[in-house]
Amino acid sequence: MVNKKDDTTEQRILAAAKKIFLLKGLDGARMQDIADEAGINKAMLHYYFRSKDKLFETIFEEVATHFLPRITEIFESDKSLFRKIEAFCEVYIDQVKQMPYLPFFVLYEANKQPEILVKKMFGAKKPPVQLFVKQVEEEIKKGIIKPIHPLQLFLNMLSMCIFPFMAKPMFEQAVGISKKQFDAMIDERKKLVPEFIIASIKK
Amino acid sequence: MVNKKDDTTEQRILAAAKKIFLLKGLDGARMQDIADEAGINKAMLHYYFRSKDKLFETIFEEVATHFLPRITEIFESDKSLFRKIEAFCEVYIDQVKQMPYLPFFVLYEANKQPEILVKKMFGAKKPPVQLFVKQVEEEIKKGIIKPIHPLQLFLNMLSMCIFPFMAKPMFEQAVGISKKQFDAMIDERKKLVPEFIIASIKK
DNA sequence: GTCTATATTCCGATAGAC
DNA sequence: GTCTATCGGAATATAGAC
Repeated sequence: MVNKKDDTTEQRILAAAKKIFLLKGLDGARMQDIADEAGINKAMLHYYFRSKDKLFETIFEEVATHFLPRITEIFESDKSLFRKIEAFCEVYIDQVKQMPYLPFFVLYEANKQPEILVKKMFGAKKPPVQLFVKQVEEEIKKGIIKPIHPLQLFLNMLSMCIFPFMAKPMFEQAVGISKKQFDAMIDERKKLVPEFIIASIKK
Repeated sequence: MVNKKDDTTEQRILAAAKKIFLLKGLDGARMQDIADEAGINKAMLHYYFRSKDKLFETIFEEVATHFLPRITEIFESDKSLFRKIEAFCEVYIDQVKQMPYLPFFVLYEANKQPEILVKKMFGAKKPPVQLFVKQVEEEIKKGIIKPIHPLQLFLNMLSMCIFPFMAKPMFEQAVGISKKQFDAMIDERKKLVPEFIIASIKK
């Protein structure tokens, strides 16, 4: 249970809903689970947020936009490409580590209803991927890195940062390592992934 | 609706259930959806497969073990490491392209009930990752590739092959490209990913 | 605002006719 | 084997007392 004493009821509900929705998804989560987690009655959920769907939307928006600010910050800085790649991987892996179910949650729900939810996410401010693309193109021209489709590079970077969290249970079983060993691997990746990328594109 | 005329009822149910479960997951799928998709009555689902859970298990096992044989084949071949990496990416991306929701489905359900489902998947034959690990270690000793944790290399390869399919709707929205453009990117990746990997580890 | 009790809806599962 | 009709339970949502 989350903060039974402190905070307002509304805050407790939001914290509880976030936890349960992240873990179980919209369909899997029960209003009772959320009420229990918040230490209040089921009816209160409807009092504060009209319906399950409304509550879910609130959580989704908050959580889906969670990363954007810090990513934007990195992309808009005046760092060199290599330093940006290092910063991106470090920040991203660190953040997801604190909410390992977040990628699944966001991508799963985005898959089920692409139109609505995804647009809500990027409604105001799209992530400044264009800045990254431009910078890659420039460095290619300058002869600092080998030619590569900038979006493919971006996709490679994203993949290697996020996917391991999603594949964790399967991977542990498939290759026969413990949770501890896997977590150690994840920590290593904050340095390893940028090295791997830079080694590949550096001239 | 799938093959209303041909095939037996059981086959139609299996095809329909696969489609619906892959798209919506266990919780999200409705027996009514599956019945509609198969062009039969809800009661028939229970006649052929006792319960929703039983039907789901049938689908999960079939679908989860779909990749193992071809992957095993590649790993057990006597190809060089670079050729194996190329073959793996090519086969994997090609296969997933035909069932783009499969990775999500498998990993999502594996996350919700790791113990049961994951073990069912690898019950008989685990994927021969050890062969890959050995070969990487040998090539490092021989000085053909740079030192790298073999499992990290494997995880990088998996990530770049699978993740793009899971992120598709989000990625398209975020960077503002069409489905067609994205599909073209995916096709490119069959060559690009192995090149990217080999460029990174080659001495 | 918060609770208990209850209404309502939805869905998996079954009974029984054909 | 296939259907219609219905049951029973679970989950969302509401009414109403405090």
